[in-house]
Amino acid sequence: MAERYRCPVELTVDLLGGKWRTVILAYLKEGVHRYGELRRRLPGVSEKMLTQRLRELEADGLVARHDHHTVPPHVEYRLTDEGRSLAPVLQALYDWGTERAARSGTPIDDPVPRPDLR
Amino acid sequence: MAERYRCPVELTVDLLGGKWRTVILAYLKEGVHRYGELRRRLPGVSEKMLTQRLRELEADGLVARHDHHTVPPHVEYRLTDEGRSLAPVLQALYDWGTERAARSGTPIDDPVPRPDLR
DNA sequence: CAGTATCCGCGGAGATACTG
DNA sequence: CAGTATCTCCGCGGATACTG
Repeated sequence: MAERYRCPVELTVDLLGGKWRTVILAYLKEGVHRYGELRRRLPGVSEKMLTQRLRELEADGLVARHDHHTVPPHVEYRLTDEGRSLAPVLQALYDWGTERAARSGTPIDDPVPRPDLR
Repeated sequence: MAERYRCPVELTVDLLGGKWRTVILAYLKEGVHRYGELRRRLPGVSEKMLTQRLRELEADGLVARHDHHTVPPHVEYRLTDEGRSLAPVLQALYDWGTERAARSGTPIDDPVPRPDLR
């Protein structure tokens, strides 16, 4: 996210690479989420990493942050239009990953559980 | 490439992430290439990195290595069927990256120049 | 030609403690 | 609740030199 690219593919992978980015985007694709919700749904993520990734996704224009400025704090994250435009890409990655997992016998722990919208 | 995945998307990104993987695949999509050709076409890649990435892609079953066992050495790399099955994914990444580059004004140095097949 | 071998630095990532 | 602030470790990735 800083240098020059020789191929558009590099740019996309750069934006989606790393350990948590795509999973966060997958969750936000389902709807608006608060910081604490995301943290609970990403087992193993540290607060530092989650905050860092969210800030990066925000800087990249893929995620929008809404601070309600209340006490106690209430901050929501959602996809921007740009973030939503990634849907076909995420879908292609999802489909190929699913087939690959089946072919190779790699287990997938939990296929992106939905947030329970109540 | 070692742990468990919570989403098929993670698996795919894990396989395609990193600095050189997708570019190597993009070149091999055009046809068979020798080690030296690839090295010349990836400005800035070190021999260690190129070898390492090729070995990983081979271990992942995306690339096949053919050693002609001659002196001087002659080694060729090509996509496997599995590697070719990535075409739609690479295309989706390519398309989105192209649009994103246009929207954001990010320059793309050289949109994956073809190997000159003479 | 197609690689190994080795050394090294930077930044990603985790753990822990603290705050408006 | 939603974060900062540090400290630290580890491994990717680059540079350089050597080889069958």
